[in-house]
Amino acid sequence: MGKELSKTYDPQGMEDRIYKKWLDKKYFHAEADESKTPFTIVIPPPNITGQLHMGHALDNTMQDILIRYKRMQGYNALWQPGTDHASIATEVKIIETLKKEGVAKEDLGREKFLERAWEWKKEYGGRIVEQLKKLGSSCDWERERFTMDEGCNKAVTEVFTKLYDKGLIYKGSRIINWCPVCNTSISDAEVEYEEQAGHFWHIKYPFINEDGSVSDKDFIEFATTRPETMLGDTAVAVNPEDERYKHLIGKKLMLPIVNRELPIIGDSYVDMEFGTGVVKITPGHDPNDFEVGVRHNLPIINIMNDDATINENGGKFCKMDRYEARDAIVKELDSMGLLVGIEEHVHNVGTHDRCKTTIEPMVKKQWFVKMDELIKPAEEAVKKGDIKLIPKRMEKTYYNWTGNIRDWCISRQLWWGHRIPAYYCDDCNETVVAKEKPCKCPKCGGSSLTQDPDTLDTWFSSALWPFSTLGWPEKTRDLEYFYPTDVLVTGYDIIFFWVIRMIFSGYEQMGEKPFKTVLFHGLVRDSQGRKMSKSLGNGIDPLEIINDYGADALRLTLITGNAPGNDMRFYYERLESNRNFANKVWNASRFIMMNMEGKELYEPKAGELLPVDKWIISKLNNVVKEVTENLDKFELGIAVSKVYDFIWDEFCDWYIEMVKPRLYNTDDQISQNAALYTLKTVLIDALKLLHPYMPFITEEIFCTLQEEEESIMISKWPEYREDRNYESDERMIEIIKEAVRGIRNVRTTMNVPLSRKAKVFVVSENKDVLRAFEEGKLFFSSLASASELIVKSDREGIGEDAVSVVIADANIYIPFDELVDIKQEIERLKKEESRLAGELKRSNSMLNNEKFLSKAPKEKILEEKEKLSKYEQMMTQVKERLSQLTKA
RNA sequence: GGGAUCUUAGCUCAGCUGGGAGAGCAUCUGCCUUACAAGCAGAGGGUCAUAGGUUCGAGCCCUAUAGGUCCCACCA
Repeated sequence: MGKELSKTYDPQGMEDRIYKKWLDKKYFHAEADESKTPFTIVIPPPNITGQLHMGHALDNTMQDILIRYKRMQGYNALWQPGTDHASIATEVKIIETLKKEGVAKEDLGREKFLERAWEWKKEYGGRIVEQLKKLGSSCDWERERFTMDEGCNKAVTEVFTKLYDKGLIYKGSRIINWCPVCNTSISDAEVEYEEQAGHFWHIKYPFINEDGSVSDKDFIEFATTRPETMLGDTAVAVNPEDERYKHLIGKKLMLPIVNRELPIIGDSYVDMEFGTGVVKITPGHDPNDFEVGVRHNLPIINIMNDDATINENGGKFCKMDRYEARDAIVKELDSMGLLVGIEEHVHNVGTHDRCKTTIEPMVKKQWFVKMDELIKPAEEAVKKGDIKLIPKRMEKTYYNWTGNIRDWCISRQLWWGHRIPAYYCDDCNETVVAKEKPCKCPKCGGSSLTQDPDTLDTWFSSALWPFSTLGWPEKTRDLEYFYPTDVLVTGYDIIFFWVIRMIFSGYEQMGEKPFKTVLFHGLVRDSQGRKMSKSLGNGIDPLEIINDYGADALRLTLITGNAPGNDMRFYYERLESNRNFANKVWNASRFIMMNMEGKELYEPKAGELLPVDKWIISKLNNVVKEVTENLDKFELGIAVSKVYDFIWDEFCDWYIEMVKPRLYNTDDQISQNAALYTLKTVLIDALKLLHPYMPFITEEIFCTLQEEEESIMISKWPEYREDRNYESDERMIEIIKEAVRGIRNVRTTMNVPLSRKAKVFVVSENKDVLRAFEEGKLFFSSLASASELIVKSDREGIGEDAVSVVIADANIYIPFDELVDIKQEIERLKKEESRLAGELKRSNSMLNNEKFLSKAPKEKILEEKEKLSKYEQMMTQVKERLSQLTKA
């Protein structure tokens, strides 16, 4: 044994060294190999603009745990990494940097701008990847991809042209969400509704009389939250069922200021109960009004420029900002006597999720994906259980979207992204969608074609990620072998943006699901439950945490103490306690290695293992079974807490302590070897169980403990073995633990210092129990400060004034000589008596209940009977003891 | 308006298909026992939100109520 562990656990330095070793050894790399079963995870590609935050840390820890677990189980585990170009986020970043130089995007021009963007990507795109490595992520970095690399670009063009040819992508004038700051359209999913205090302006429009004159006494009144849109009004609507108004349908109104004739139309969209039951219709700037307009063939008037100032259709308000125009229009209506009143009103305003600007609905020519057919197999897949969502409740959220899907607006007026492969003939305006720019127009033969300037929604390429990263559209061996992937791990917040779109894209392009299971996690919040955000400044930097506490402690903290899919709060206290756990593992290992120093261990021969050795082996065996089951059910937190408890409670606090006397006794080499061998083998398996969660510390210990081993990450995952089940030994050791606990308890209540040793008598009629204590004699001096343990079948010769501890199968007496306070002892026993009386009452009432006896399962009844007899036995002992004491 | 979810110890949360309430931190009491004070041993602390129901049996299943969080819809 040449190497040893440093005196204290210090993750710093160790982690980088180990990660480098893994990389050098290429342990993360996976190759298609038909002799092995693949297990594949594709990473949710982080944005190249991103910095590692706690959400990433959680997401990637979960993936790494699954990958490492499966790899150890012998699967050909591939964790496919990569990054996302994040079109809008990146474009905004570049514009910001340009702004500092005093340059506008348009001044630079498209080509130069893209050059800058690529430079930016080169410089910062790798940052997050390096940060993921700090976390211990075992991604196959040789396969790192980028959503705008050659292969992904090809996939995007392929999908676009295919969908276009099938009629599933179309270009059309529809009402879309426009961000006046980012100057682009956005999809419905990118709109975030925010409750805002606003106003309800009550306004009236005058009727046009039969003779064509504008009435000065007949008006129709309604309310609006956005009076400026009146500039684009092309009708006023009432509900055709509405008795108050239905006779007015067909009549004409005069739109004030603009002086446009408006028809009164009837449409069931109008809610009779709400407001005055009259709605002004602005098809150009309201999605609902747009629908009404389509039904009634109303003209669409766009009153705004792209920056949300009023355009020439707004007459004298032209060039005013939308809010400026609002004030001006209200003022003018008021002066005309058409403003009836103003009311406070709280309403939801759609904002752009990225920049929080209030979006402006506008009618524009954009590209859309037709969703109604595409979504069907995606919905089916989850319904049939072909794709499993964990936790299951996410299915409802999923159906909520699939059931109400609208066509997906995919074109963006941005430069950074996949440019739409559509070309327009400069001569005849024909549209050609093709993978390559055509040489001439197929319609008129003109040779001058211009590509559509728009780019695609960033999620268009991420939707293809599970197969584009494996080589699609080429029919690669990787694709054949690793697809469909096994698990997708992601936050529930992007189920609509990403998960659903990957699913329908997988079925459409591959004819097969992209993954079998989706494992959702929640948000990591601060200790007060708030979202971590830049503006609040409450974000906790994972890299700082890794630096101070180690990646292992961070990983454990993120995985434990919360249910799947729930949000969690980040607490330094928990981080610290997990760091302490790492320290515990470290020191226990150090202790074992110290004792192994200079010894040649051999596998104990039959009969050489003592009951306590078999007990811990048996315990471990069960933990192996349970942890494996939990992991297979994706119960990551439950699994590791079992390992945690096993290592700390059973292994460190009991087994190591119980075994110490044997380690220090050089007279019995056989027993010493058995103990050391057990210590070592149990530790190794425990480390393996822990490795997916705490990869660094387990690797360091594993390799120091056995220099012949190369790495724990390629070692074999422990398996449950029937021959390692020692039930009777387990039972006996549990009795001894109970006795030790009882003695300790009595000692503290009686204030007996550890230094004062005392004799301990064990009296039992059960031969097995007596033998167990006989064999366990050694434990009692170190664990219970016993000077001597005397095992007897009767209580003869034990002083009347001894303190007694009653456990199920034995009576334990401790004669403390002069310090026993009989009164206190009676008190203590009486407390015990009343506790037992309660138990007996409960147990008896159950067993006397005929319905329980007739309906409960047999095992339950048997179990209860055993409990009853145990308590009865203990009660007799306590009563006996009490009567002795009260007599004396 | 629709839906999800939560309410368990002082705090933060576990509690898998119903069968005697758990953890970490905090608190209190002893211990520097030669792996670990980032530790060891012991203790206190809960009508599992409320009210009903199903059941031999409910923290867990059902219904209603109250309060919190979130998502979707968008009534102008």
